[in-house]
Amino acid sequence: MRPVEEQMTILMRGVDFGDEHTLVVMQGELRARLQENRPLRVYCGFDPTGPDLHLGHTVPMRKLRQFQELGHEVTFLIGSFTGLIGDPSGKDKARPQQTPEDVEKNEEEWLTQVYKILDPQATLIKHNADWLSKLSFGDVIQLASNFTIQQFLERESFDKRYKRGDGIWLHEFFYALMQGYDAVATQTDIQIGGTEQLFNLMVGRKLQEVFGQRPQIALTFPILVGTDGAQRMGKSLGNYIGINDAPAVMYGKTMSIPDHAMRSWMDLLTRWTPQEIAGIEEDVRAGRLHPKDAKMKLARELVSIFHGDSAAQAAEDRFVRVYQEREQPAEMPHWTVAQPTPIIDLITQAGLADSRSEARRLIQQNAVRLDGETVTSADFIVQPADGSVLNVGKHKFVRLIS
RNA sequence: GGACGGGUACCCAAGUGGCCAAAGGGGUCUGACUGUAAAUCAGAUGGCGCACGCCUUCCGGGGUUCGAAUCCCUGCCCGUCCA
Repeated sequence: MRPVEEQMTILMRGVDFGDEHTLVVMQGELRARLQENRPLRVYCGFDPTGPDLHLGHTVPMRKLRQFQELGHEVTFLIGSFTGLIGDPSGKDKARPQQTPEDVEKNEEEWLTQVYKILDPQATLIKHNADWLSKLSFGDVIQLASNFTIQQFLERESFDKRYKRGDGIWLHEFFYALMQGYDAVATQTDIQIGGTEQLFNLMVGRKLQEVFGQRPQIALTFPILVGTDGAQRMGKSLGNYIGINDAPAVMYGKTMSIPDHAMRSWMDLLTRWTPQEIAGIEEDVRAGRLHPKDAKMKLARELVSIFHGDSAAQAAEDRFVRVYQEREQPAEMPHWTVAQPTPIIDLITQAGLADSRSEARRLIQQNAVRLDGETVTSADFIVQPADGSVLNVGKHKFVRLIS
């Protein structure tokens, strides 16, 4: 194993508790446990609420990867049981419950994505339904008796809803107990999570003590903001970049984030060192580096992480061409026009608009162009022509073939 | 179990018999400006063989009425308070 202090530097990077005291405590406990000089058990749980993992998920996953590279035992825990309930953390609303079928389907989609970050050889996959579904009602009461209602109501997410008069369901309280019990069941040394998970992680510590285990070390990391630069990245908010997003999509979405979000994205998502990141920031501040160019660097880095260097370069070339030079992209989807077709039909059939009414609106707004010529009439008939380019708005292009 | 309040479009929220496809805000989309973005400004935002026409929407079902998101009955759901 590598020297303890070297490990500490790598592992503590990015840790954020929002509370100095907790940081000191956790730092101390982590150091002490690393000094035992054995592979530590680390895990992070993910609830399969959707089929796609996005960049937000990769923040704790990259930390797991670091543990892996340092020779520790990493578990990717799938919340096959907790996913049924929905974590109320960081939410100001109840989450819809899912069916076991939903959960199972999402999980399959996940694994290929997981291994883009984690080492398949060195990763344990576990499901919390394996132990949570076996607990009896008596067991649950037992777990619950270690906590008070006040402790739960103090949490911001519940507090807000409570004050606002929104419903808080009893089963939502059990979420923290379940996640806490995961720590017991896996006998983990360390659990990783977003900062909003702190409460749940602390519940884990408490329960481990109740079960005669040493309490886990909790390491929490900042929540990644989405492409809107404001709210946390999430599928339901539509502000996410999926791990499986195509290079061009990933690049384009990254370029659309507000400038102020760049710093945290660099910190949380790139392979760059703190020194490199500070250097980029300084260059921008000093006017040596245009913010746009810094963002392009970031976009290229992200695409490169998931798709490799050449795909990143291609995505950048396309971006420069389409957005900066306002030219057509080199490649675009094809659409066959076999006979003269009304423009409205063409737009909807090719998926450039959701409804005919919307297509009409877009034409009225001068958003539709055929070979660069703005189409002004909704009655326009498109003649079959090989290689014509139809585009709607700035982003959507289709090459027409006959 | 009881009393009272509530369920409106993607979200929040007005409307309480016709002038309501439904105010306002947010979001989203388009255009202008830019650095592609942000900010700002302008417009759009149920569907349809579409400028004035038709169809489907105001939790579900039934009813009253020439006419309902609005009134009545019923079912489901939520909140507050009481027990």
